[in-house]
Amino acid sequence: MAGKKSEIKWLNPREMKAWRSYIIASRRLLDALDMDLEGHDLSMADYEVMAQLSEAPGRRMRMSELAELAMLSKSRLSHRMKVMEKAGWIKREECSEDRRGSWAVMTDKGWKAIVAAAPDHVASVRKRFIDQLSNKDQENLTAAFTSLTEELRNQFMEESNK
Amino acid sequence: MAGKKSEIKWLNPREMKAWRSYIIASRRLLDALDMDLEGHDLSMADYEVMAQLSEAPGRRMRMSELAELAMLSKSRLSHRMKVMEKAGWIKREECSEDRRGSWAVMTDKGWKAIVAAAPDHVASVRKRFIDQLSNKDQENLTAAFTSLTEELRNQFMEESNK
DNA sequence: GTACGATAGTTCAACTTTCAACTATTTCAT
DNA sequence: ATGAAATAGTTGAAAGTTGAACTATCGTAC
Repeated sequence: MAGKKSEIKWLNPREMKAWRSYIIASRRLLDALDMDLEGHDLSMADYEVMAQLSEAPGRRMRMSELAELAMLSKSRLSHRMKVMEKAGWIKREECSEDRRGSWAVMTDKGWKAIVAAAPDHVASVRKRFIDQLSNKDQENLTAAFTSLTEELRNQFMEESNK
Repeated sequence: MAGKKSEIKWLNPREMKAWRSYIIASRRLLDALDMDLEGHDLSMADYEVMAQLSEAPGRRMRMSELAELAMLSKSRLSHRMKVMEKAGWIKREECSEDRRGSWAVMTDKGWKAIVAAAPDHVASVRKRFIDQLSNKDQENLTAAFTSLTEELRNQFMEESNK
């Protein structure tokens, strides 16, 4: 990230428009999606956690794996899980194979909560996002953002090796 | 958002890929951009606020307008401004035209902070985002996300009128 | 088998964000 | 003019997030 001032390549108008439109739409979109979940006692972040957990075999998953999939830090997941455990949506169980670890296990109540929220959330994603994009848009977007994620991964590999 | 279960249109694979790739890339991208700002005492959110303020005439802006542009709630902006004021980057001045209001005014020190951070931030946006997209990608993305934002605005107009 | 570093997960304190309540002022209808 | 409603902005408490420090266990090399 270091470099002489003379080397700075500022964004040209095309680039600036791409960046601004992305940032603005994303902020508004995520706000809207979060608002749409009001009335379900679930934030977007908690929804993601529950959704991931609901798809795991036995609706149970190791904490680290869940953190990985939901893209949360261990610390953050741990805090959220404490809240969700208090709400009765999940419980934690000891892990016999690796006694450092623990399982996050979705309860029946948790399953009901996510099943109740899912239709509204999907409808919301559809209305606010998917239905605004043509099939071609969706394909372009998938290609661009998939390679973006891959490239970010590569960049972090390099940066940690230096 | 209400509706009978039978009406739910789940996401098909193309739609699901678009949504997932977008969410994942966005999360990773914003994390990376925030990390790249470490060492500048500025989060992305604070950067946005300072950048907006720096572009206003006289580097001064009414709090509400700034909140609007930076897409923050009044409360959140107010709290951040208290921090930034303590850091000496901005000061607040009374507003004579409307005595309820107040001006956020960027100080010299604030200007120096943003000028110091800008090259790194732009380089970061370029490296993590812009340079990964072809010109065509950028144009597609701008078109799609611009209309997305517009549509979100429309939706909220409708929803508040009902 | 022992001691080393790595990994799983939690906790604490500091910081940030949210939400509702609040003050002060302005706007508008009468 | 006058009072009701709207607007600008701040505040305080509760909730959420971060990052580092911590405990406990595991894997491995000697």
